[in-house]
Amino acid sequence: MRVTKAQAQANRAHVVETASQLFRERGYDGVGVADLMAAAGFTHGGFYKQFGSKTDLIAESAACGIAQTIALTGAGVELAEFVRQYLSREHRDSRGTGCTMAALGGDAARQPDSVRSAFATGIESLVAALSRGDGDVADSADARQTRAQVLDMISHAVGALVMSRACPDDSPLADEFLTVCRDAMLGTLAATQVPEAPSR
Amino acid sequence: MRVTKAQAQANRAHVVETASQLFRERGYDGVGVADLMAAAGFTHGGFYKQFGSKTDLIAESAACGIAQTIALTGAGVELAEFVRQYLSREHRDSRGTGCTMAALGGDAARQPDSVRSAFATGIESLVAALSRGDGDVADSADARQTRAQVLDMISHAVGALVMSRACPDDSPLADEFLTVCRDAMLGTLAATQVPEAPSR
DNA sequence: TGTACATCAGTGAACGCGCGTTCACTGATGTAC
DNA sequence: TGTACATCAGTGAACGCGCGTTCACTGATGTAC
Repeated sequence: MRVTKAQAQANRAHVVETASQLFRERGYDGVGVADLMAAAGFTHGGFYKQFGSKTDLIAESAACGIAQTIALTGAGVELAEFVRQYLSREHRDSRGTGCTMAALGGDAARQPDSVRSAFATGIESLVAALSRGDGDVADSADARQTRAQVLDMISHAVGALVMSRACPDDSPLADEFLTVCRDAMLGTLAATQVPEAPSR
Repeated sequence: MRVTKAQAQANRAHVVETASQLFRERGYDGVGVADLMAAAGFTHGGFYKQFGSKTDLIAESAACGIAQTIALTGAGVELAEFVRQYLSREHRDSRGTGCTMAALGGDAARQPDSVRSAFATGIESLVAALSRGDGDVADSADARQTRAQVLDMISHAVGALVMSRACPDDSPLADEFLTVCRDAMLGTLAATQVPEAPSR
């Protein structure tokens, strides 16, 4: 049953991607090792040939999931468009392929430091991606302000998605969280990003 | 072993309060029925004399937890002070007694509608509590704007706490989420609430 | 008010089940000659 | 290049354990007379 080194590496990557999606859909405690390996097309026994523990995989899958979100912002989408997509019903209703921080941030808080470190690293990468072009002058007041704005925006957007998903399907309140936060964030963006607009 | 009706009712309430705290600390999947009953001072067998299922208790404990947060705002604390307390390190580091929405919002998204309905009802009560005095004129444009501002503020604050807790203990990034969002929210409050300030 | 009996809150053993992890095994891949 | 053997990715049974839930039982409370 042995398999090419390249194939084994591809299989491993496939397990991480499958895990990243299933965890977002059902939470870390909602997906067993056997479930996961079956979904990836393997039997569960081989899991420990590739990963030291379920916790190790959780950390890797978090990095993988946040990297996917970053890839979406890398195509040169402007911030306003990112906000509109992030706070859409489509994003809220597709947990498995959506933002890892919104789907698993609450779960991550109960995981060991190895997992939370993976989150922190992923978040820093996302901040860098969302700041590109805005604060090229390192260590300047502008750079610090851009970083603050991006961290604030991420929190705001993640909170809106979490609150919307905590409400019953099709409830008006669930949609309200999305529209209210979208309008507020677009307003803030318009006020601070357009050069001619009054800064406060 | 039978017990007074009043005592039984008090015991039941004690189980709900204990559950509300333990769930916030460890998540819904992280607390078993036996764990919980032992923590409340009982054996697990009696659980089903008081609750139809673990899911039923989850719904009740969510309502209980959100009611606790509302009680904190009922003492006439102004919004700015509420924001400062909500986004403090103390609040972030005491999950068991802190905000239920921030601790369990992500978990709630994977629970049945009965639980999510309890969240929605609790949220509506919190909105009413945070809006008191501001929008007494029902159905007016002011009332709608106040409601939007409160929903936006809740999302923003919950997101900041979720992100901060997803980072490793004592990491600079964890504190940054709190301070950045606190400053942004206080800025928004100052701009919209002071009577003389331009409304947009 | 006092007695006899039904009720039922709480106990603790037991149920089937799925969990994370381990392990002996298989057989194609990779390597040494 | 061809052969002999070691490696190791993947298999599937098994491990101890804790889960949510059920149930026969206990004995003080509540109630009918």
